Order: sequence, then C-alpha cells, then structure tokens
Amino acid sequence: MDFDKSYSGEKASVPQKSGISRAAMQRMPGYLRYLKEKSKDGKEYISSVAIAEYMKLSAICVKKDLSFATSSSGKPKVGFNIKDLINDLEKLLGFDNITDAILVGAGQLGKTLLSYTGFSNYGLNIVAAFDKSPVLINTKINGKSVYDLDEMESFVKRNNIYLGVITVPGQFAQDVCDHMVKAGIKAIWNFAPANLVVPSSIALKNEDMAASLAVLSNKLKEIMKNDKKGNKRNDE
Amino acid sequence: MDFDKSYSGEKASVPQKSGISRAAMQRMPGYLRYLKEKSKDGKEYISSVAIAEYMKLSAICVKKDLSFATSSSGKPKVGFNIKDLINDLEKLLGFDNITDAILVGAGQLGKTLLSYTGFSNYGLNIVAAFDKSPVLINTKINGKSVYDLDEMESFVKRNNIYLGVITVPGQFAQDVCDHMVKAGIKAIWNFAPANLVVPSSIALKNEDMAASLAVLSNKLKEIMKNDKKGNKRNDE
DNA sequence: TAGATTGTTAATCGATTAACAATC
DNA sequence: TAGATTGTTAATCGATTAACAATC
Repeated sequence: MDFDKSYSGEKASVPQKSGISRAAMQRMPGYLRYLKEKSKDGKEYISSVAIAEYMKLSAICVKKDLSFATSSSGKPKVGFNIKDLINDLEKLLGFDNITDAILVGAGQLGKTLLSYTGFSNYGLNIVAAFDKSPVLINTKINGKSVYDLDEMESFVKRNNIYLGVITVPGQFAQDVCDHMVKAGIKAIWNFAPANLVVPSSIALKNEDMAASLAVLSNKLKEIMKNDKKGNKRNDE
Repeated sequence: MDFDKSYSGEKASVPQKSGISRAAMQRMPGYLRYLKEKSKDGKEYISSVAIAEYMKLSAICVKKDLSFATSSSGKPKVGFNIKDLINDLEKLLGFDNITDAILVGAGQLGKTLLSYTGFSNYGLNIVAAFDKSPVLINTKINGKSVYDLDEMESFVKRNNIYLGVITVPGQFAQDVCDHMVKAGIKAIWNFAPANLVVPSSIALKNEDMAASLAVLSNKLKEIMKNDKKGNKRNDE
C-alpha cells in the first residue's frame, strides 16, 4: 500500500455529496429532530419559515437545505409534509439503513458509546469492541464482546466493516488508526485528542472536545466582559 | 426575567472575539496539540509552512490564524518559537486559567466526563454534578459529589459558576437548560440530543453526535460509491 | 381572488487564498 | 547577498441571503 498520508482535520479530500455543503449537512439532524418533535405533537405540515424561526436560521437557508433532501416538493401556502420530510431526511442522512461499526478502546468513554442506545436512530450499530487490556478482553459490554486488538483486522475483513470508532487515549490513537486503515476501514470517528494522519481516501471525523470547548470558552469570555460593563448577574 | 428566547444551533448572537472567525477558533486546539508534540520532540522553531503541511491547511491560513494568537512575532526564515506559540495559544484559548463548571446528569456519559482527567488541559474543572436519581445523589464520582438537582441553583450562585454541562437524556435537556439559565449560568455545553432554546445572551455549544455522524456517513457513502467503480477493498 | 409559501437565480457576505513587500 | 519566511492587503471562492416569479 502506498498512500499520500497527511493529517486532515476534517477538510476531507473526499468529495461532498452532490452539492450539499458540510454546513448544510450538519444542520440536517437538527431539522430531523425538530420535525420528529412536531410530528409527535400531531402536526402534519410545517413551513420553512416556522422551522427557520425556531432554529434561528433564515427561511431561505432552510428552504435551500431541505431542497437537497426532498423527493416530493413542498406545497405553497401549506409547507412541507412532516412525515415525508422525516423520511427524506433519514434517507439523506443514511439513518434509515444501519451501518455496522467496530470500536477500539473499551475504557470509560468506549463503554459509554457501547452502552448508548441512541445510535440506532442514527443508523449506527457498533457490533464489537477491541482493547489491549487483559481485564477487558473477552468481557461483554451492553451485550457486545470485547476482543483482543490483535483480532481486529481479521474481524473487520470477515464482517465487512467499514466504520471504526476510536476511543483510546491520545498517544495510542495514531497506531489504532493505522491498523484500522490497514484492515480496510474507510471512515473513522475519532474521539481521542489527537491529530490523526490518514490517507486522503479515508473519511475522518474528529469529535474534538478541545475545539468545542475553545469556541465555548471564547464566547463565555466575551459575555463576561460585556457583563462587567452592566449588571453582573441575571438573578434579579 | 424576560428573554427573547429562540433555538440557536451554534450561530451565537454573542459577538466573536475581535475578528477571529469561529472556524479559526476551532483550528487553534489542533495547532496547540501539534506544537506540543513538536516541543516534546525537542524542536524549538517551526514555520507556518511545516504546520500547514501536516494539518493539511494552506500556510497562509495558518499564518493568519496564528496572527490572532501571537504576542511576539515570528522570525522570517526561522519561523515561530514553539514554546512562545504554545503559551500564546493557551492564553487565547483560555486553557491557562481554570474555569469551574457544573454538570447535570450523572448517568453513563456524565460519569465519563466527570472521570476524564484531560479537561484540566483545556482549562475546565467540573466541580460538582447534579441528578434527580436517589441512587446517585450523595455519591461521589472521581472525587466529585453528586447532589440533588434541586440544589443546583443555589450551588451555582454560591460558587459563582458560569459554565454548565448537560448530559441528561434528550427529553429532560430543555428543562435542565432553563434551570441553568435561571441560576445564572452563561455558557452551556450540551451533550444531549436536543435542540435547546436559550436566551440570546447565553453561549451554547452542542456536542451533536448526530451531526458528526451525518457528515461522516455521507463521506463514507461517497467513498463506497467511488470504490464500486474500481477495486473493492484496499487489502491487496 | 389574495396572500402565503415554495423554489431558484442573482447579490452579498465572510472566510480562505494569492500576491507581494518587509526582514532576518 | 540570496532566499526562506513573515505579515498584510487585495482577489477569489463558497456559503448564505435577497429578490422574485411560480403556485396552491
């Protein structure tokens, strides 16, 4: 194998699905969640204006985003059929058909993800976990077996797995990542605090807590600064 | 209290720190991580070109980003002093001085975050947790007390806490969020799968697994489609 | 019908990149 | 000095928004 390896934050070299921007793609699950709520409330139709107002987006943005998902079009004056829209979004997001995945790192975080029942709503099914720790190997977490990391490659090939989740400490992440790529994994969901280097043909999504916290801390700092020039706390 | 409440994904109405784009802000922790690695390797200086190559960004982007952080400037022909840059970035990100936070929802995920030792590197210190479950109340997780949710408001006020982490199931998230805002919390880090509605004066960061997975699944789908028109797997 | 709402094309806005002068 | 690299201003690119015709 001969890859042109290099770190790729998330700026995938992988082409985007026909014209949908990453930003739009990230908004889709938000729409889906909102529509499901509305559907449960018994509503049948909803306008882009209503969605936009709640989601604090422009109606035009919502319309444009949804235009990528909708098979049937919305009705002027009425809006979109919520049930149809839900189906369209689930299809677009691939939440309707389950993708099998493996997870490496059955520590605290790994355990949490293995135990999370919500992934089935997102079309993800973690079928097995791998670890190096003898204490964990051959145990079960939420009914899912933890195997020796050495068995990962053959498991992945045998079961045609294409998605891998990394929940090991930062310093081991690159090594695990390399093994996943070697095994044939095509998409990596990385929870480890590490800048992973992957071939450009592999999809990588970093769940980067530090990055999130950076944004939030920055906002908080601004808020505190503004508050100083006024009333200090909101508790009247 | 009278807020103009509305859902705000992450499109904060809160002003950005003097000119730094959100995108840039999110890249900062990646730079920091890389620089720390390099520093450990014994390197003293690094050029924006070298950083850019590894991070798969343009050198211009790196230079521009770093210009927001650097107090002293880089040296032509040599690059930036790594140690200085690390300090600058940590200061910019607020990772150098600790912010206290509380967490609501001491379930599996809450437990994981409470046990995570890495947050101190990010300037975050979760000082206490809150829950409704009698099984959890008055227990300790990683040395941190779990209190009755009813005590949250007074705790937050008494200890001048401004940052709250939400790790409750989706259906309870809005209620918890409202209580946090009422208590005086200014920044909310939400791990629950819910579209939270907050006053525009509150910073909100959603750790939205569904959104991440949406992007990753989409990329994977593209890859698999492309692969069909060629060799099927990478294992020669 | 009148008016709300859709869907799309053109304009704007913001972020990234290119160009280039300054400098060690 | 020559050349690599910085820092900044101008150009480009992409995503969001505005405008508007179509339609139920």
